[in-house]
Amino acid sequence: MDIVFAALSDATRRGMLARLCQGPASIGELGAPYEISKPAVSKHVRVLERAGLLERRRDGRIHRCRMNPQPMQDAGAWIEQTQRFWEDSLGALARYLEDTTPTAADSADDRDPEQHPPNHPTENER
Amino acid sequence: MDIVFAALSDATRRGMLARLCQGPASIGELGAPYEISKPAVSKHVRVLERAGLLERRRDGRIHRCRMNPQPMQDAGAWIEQTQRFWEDSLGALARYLEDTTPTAADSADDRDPEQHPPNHPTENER
DNA sequence: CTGATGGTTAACCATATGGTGAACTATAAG
DNA sequence: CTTATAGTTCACCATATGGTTAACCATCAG
Repeated sequence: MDIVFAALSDATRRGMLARLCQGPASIGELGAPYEISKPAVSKHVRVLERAGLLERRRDGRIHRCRMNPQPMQDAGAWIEQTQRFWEDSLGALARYLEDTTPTAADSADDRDPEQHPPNHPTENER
Repeated sequence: MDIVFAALSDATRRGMLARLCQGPASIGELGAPYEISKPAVSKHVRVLERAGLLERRRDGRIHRCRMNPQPMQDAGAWIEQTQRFWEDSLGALARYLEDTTPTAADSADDRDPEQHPPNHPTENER
């Protein structure tokens, strides 16, 4: 999971993924839009590959790459889950209290001594 | 955008965000579940803050932090958009051809010389 | 065989990251 | 005033990242 988000944290790599959405491409094609050296392209591709976002298939001397959306889906799922959890939980209530009375959180907790960890993501390490 | 994904690329930070989903917390509370030093916690919080995912409000000597889901939503939007784009585009077709005939991509392009960049994400730098 | 092309590897550089311990600031409590 | 608590800043370390150039491997074309 870490490596997926890390791979997505670079604009060049995100651009390469966007390119791969349109169909498979060679390493050269992937790097063409960017004014960086070939080793740099090679490194970016390997980062994507190690994150499982890109799959490589040597065909003669060219490496044909295609996208594997699965890890990105996982990352997206984490985000969605987290956001959903933020919205409900004691969400609107807690935020209302917190925005209104300064010490609301503590006084509110008096009514519910439970640490309320109902079903939060809490590190879905896979 | 880079910094948001980078901030999400660390399990500790993701855990802190999950914690923040349950309501605001102090720096100490955020770092409590992890066996790391206080400066380390401080750094993680600052990373989240610079990514816009966390907002800080000094209240006496404690820093009360709350989550701001906006940047995460943007990141999620990029992922969803990319995935949606992967699914349609010349998606299923291209993948079918690519999985069947080795040189399918080139021969298929004969019918559509356009570089077909219809509406892909292509770096939604903001 | 020779050469051009597609990629990788190796060595290197600058900067960032995640961590530490020690010292410091500032507020709260005695 | 004194002490404890919450956090930060500082100096440092190890490792990773993004980039370079130069040299190399492998394949396709003459």
